Amino acid sequence: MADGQDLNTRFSGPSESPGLLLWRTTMRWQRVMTAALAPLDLTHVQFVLLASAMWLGRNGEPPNQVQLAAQAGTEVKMTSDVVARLEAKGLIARETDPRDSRAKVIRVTPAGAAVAQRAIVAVETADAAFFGPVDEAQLVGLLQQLAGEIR
Amino acid sequence: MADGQDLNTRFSGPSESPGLLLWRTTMRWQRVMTAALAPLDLTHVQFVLLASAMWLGRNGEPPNQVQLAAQAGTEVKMTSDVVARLEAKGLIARETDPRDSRAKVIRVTPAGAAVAQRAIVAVETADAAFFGPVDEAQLVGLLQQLAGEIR
DNA sequence: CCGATTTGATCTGTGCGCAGATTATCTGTG
DNA sequence: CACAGATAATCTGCGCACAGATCAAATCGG
Repeated sequence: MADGQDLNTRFSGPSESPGLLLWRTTMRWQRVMTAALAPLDLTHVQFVLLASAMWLGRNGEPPNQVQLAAQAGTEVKMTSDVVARLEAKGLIARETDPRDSRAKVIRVTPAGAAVAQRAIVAVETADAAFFGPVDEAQLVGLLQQLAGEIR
Repeated sequence: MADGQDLNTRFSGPSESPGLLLWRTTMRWQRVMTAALAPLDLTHVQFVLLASAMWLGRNGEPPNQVQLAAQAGTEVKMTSDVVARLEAKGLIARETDPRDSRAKVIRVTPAGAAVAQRAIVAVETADAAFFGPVDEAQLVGLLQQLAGEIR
């Protein structure tokens, strides 16, 4: 009945697998981000897409959803969904690209820019508190080798 | 219109924030785990709960769902849902605890133990490939400071 | 013993995350 | 021009992840 006597030899237990640690740490970090952004009525992904849209549009060349997804590292479908939520909140505006009627150009509204500014501060503060205990440069160095290219 | 000229001074871009890197790296790792476990018809969370249940029951003291959730670091509600799926697949069995009729004792079935053995190998292989490029001990050291206690 | 509180499991509802399919549009080649 | 293939956005459907509520059973103080 899988009572384990025969398992102890080849099943040493979860121990400290880097994968499990990575997973748990990120879930914890996500909860911290969620809490930091809740007062602004933003989820973490909504924040990432809003900030990414602002970043990409900083030189007057607002992106379409595919470009935004590539920058943010999110799925195209999910980007579509989340952007629709941001639009419903009035934080971004979508209009059909005059040069490609399939594509929708994404612009951050003034309200969106204002929320984003406050969100960036909240996220940076929460991030600093979360990563305070560790050597950030060292962690970034390790993660950059694992993060892979933006899809 | 938030075109960015006024933002460049105080919005330096996403850069390499450790939080974003952590998030992207974990999403990437999750996709690797998903692919590694797909042939066994298991998701990553299902694997974690199955393996955790086996681990906790290794000495003939099978856990209830709260204990399992604590070990696996998952939400109690989600643990309930996922365990129901594992039960539907015949990989675990649930029975009411005779000493506490609210609680359900979770046992890994022989079929579940067999799948778990193969899954452990698949996950360890995929993990080794994923974390190959980096110093695992260093990464584990950093993550352990951030992972927090199991809730 | 009894009411108050706690605990174990589940439900509703929202929001990612992703696979697979769909529709409309664009682009390249003959 | 025509048509094959690629691309942008969206849809269905499943499975986490979590907040908040529900309900029954256990436990504790009096």
